[in-house]
Amino acid sequence: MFSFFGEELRGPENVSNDYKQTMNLPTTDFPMRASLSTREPEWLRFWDEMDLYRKSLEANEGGPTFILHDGPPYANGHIHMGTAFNKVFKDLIVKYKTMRGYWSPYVPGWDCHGQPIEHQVEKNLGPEKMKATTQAELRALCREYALEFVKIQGDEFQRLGVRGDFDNPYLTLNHSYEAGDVRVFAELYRRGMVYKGSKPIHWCYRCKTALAEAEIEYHDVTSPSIYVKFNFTQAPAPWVSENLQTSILIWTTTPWTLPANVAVTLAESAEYVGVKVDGEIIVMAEALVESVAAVAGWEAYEVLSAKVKGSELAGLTYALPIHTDGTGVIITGDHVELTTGTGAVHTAPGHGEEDYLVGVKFDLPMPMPVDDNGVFDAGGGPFQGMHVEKASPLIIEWLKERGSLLSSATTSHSYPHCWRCKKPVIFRATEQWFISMDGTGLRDAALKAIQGVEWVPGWSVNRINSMVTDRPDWCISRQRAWGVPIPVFECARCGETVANDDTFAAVEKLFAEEGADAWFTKSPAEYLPAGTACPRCASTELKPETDIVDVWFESGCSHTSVLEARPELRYPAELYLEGSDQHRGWFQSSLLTAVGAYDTAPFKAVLTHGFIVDGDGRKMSKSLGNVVSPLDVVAKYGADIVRLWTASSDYSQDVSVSAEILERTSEAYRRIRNTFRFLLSNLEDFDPAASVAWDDMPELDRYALVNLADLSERVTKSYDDWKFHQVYHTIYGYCVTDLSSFYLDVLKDRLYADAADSLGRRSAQTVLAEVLRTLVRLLAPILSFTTEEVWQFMPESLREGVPSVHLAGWPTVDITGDPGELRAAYASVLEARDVATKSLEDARNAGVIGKSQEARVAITAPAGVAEMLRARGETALAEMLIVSAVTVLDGPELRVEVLSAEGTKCPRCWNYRTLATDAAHADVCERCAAVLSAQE
RNA sequence: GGGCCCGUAGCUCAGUUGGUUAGAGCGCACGGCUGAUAACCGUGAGGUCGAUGGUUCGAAUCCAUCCGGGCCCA
Repeated sequence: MFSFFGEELRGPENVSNDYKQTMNLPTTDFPMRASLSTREPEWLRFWDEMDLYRKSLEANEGGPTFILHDGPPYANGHIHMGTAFNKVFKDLIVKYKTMRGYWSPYVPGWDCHGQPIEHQVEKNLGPEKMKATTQAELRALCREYALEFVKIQGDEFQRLGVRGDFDNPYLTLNHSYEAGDVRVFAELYRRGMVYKGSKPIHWCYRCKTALAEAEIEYHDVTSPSIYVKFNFTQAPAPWVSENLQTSILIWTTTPWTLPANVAVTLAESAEYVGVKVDGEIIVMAEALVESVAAVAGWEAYEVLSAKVKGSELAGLTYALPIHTDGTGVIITGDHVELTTGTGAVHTAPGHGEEDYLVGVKFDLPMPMPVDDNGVFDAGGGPFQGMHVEKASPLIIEWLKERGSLLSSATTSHSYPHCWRCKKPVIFRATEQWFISMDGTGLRDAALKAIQGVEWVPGWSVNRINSMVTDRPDWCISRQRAWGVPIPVFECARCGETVANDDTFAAVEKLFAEEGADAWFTKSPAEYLPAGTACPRCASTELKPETDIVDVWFESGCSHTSVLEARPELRYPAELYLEGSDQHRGWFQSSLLTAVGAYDTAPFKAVLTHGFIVDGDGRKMSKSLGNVVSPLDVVAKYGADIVRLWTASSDYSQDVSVSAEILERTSEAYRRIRNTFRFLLSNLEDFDPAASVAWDDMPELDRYALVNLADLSERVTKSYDDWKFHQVYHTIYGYCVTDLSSFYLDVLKDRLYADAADSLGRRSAQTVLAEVLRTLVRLLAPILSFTTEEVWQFMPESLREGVPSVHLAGWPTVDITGDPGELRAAYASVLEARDVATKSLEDARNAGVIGKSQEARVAITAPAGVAEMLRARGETALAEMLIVSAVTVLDGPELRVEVLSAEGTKCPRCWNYRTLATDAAHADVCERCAAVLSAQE
């Protein structure tokens, strides 16, 4: 004790501080401040050095299997809150399952092919260098680019505490992965699910390339705006009595698509009327008659009284506008608008997405008279050999000459342009590879497989169902460089597709050994079996297909390329876990390829989480300025805060993150951390060998164990039910309510003032040790770093030689006797305590007491409760209320009266007691005197 | 425009098959303690359960419409 200022400055409190040394005050080196951002990397090194991932697997060798198969993020850019949330979510499941004894390897993956990387690489090169770059060189650059971000993201995920085989992840550009793609494709092909068809795509005839949506820029252009009459082959019934030429009127801004017209689409339930003008009848939507009349400049016209719904005109035919010897058909579709035009839409399935879809629905022909250069072929009729741009005005003139042009003007509107040459593109059907949904019953089989999968949350099954039900055939070909080729050949002589078991086997072998790059550098003769020939014309001159597969097809094959291929994994996986957008993406592509190839779903359960939004529920975007980066959160608060936030959120809907939410999360973290610190600081001198048996414990301690057992059970159930926010709330509430404000607060007197090795103190420590070893395990999947830190600060005997909390297994709490009795008894105690704290607060505000020890209380309670309370003993009750004394009285309702404590404040334990019962230690209370005597 | 989903205190979450004055913790305000101290304990104030209409003796809970938001399509 330091007495620099001399004896006279010592007040009574200071004198009493001499007793401090005789007490068992908490002590620990476990820091109150977490400093997570600097300390977490040290734990990462610690785990790395002990090879925790291997160890966690070895520990469960031969145990039940739980495979969480990672969905591959795109290897582009840094991680964001969504990917961080997803990976942490997966990590805490894998860690939980591992602690429960499951064989649960985690192999992270990356989606490495695809247009965004190719596009970025191309942009980096610039147009000049790009021209001088071969496809093989471009692919090498793309690979380099992807691998760079695999490394970056891998480091970032690991910084979040995500544990897995990051030294050996799966990459869709790995040779073995690409070989798996071929296996799946080959099986689908054998089963007749793959076919070649046509589909319109954005096409730039200057760059001679297909363009993805992301490569399209929209600019305003001035286009022709023409109204054209298509003559019915026979006047429709409502107007037949007029005995006049009758036509349907369409409006278009792309006259050059008229040679490909095959149908006119009407709105099913809209009203259509015939307008009698200049001796003929023109049919259009009633709602648009006035605007058409204005455009056409009609001065006198008559709207005939007959009115029909679009659906009633369906099936009628008309003479095609250009190829007048053929006929088109009237159909209905829900994309028809009644705000512009005529309510009758010129439909050319080869020239537009909607036209294509409606064409597929009605099984319309899909003529494509425009070639790669944008020039009409024979299908262009009178315009053969003409470029579409040049043809437009001529087509208008041609229609005018034939009297079918009602009006011609120009209009300005938004139109797609090529990102490279900045010129307008055209929509044009080209040959594509498809997977048929219905040809071999894939759709039905997939829908059936969906029923056998557990979808969490429940609505998720509706979503996947409706998407699989409604989706069109899967177009799997892309006209790009960076990807895996469609592994078939074309006969150079007759154009026949050449693909059979032998060619597939050869290609699979080629990819496995040299990767898909070899497709572009080798000639088929070098790897196909000798004598491979076209089945139709027997030519042996074969060309490899130039299209590559949709990246969704690739990642969808991971069940084969990863689950089947890697020895530590297996098909099907127990769980796929991704954001809700993957119902359209990976969940579906995985399901379709697996059902298509193997007739089964590749997963037993699918967990979906919502998207990350800001505090107001809005999506994060640069323009809104509400983007939160996980890297910033890690730097400011630490990865454990990201993890705690992840666990605390209800993922079944969108998940919010904001400065306030993170601040709250961080406060909750501090509370949990301090609870650990208190537990540790009171267990420094504890050895489990000195544990007190259940029967020898004070009742309160037994109740605390029951309470802990209940907690453990509830938390375990929440983990098993995938309710992680319940895990968080349950544990947090336990720390705050059950421990901090009740049990630990009550225990302080026993822990600090009783003799160090007394039964009361050892009993308390026995419980605290149990609480600590349970709590640290229950939280380990979530607070991976902090629980490890706690683990390393625990007395060695409590660690039982286990080097990491993550290898410590899942806790169980053993209870003797009937926990129901204790629960009921302590419900009454806590009820009385609630009332008492209110009365004590009143007394405090009235200046009667300061701390609660200065009071004694009289509890009046109805018979049942009073009896329950008395059975605990009034001394025990006083301890539990932290007051000097308790009297229990009978009365009609529960109330608590507060009186000043009797006796004098013991300078050692600060309780109000009768002092001087022991002459040897006359200034302290009886208990303290006994403790002091024993210390001598 | 269509499909699926969400909207309970400033924040994160509870609210059992519709049933008495809608709960918890945090935050906030105020107070206590100074032997968990950049801690700890207590008390209190905060909600027309997104809005409106309906079903019902009774609705946060069921139905309809609308508003706001998210994902996926168009």
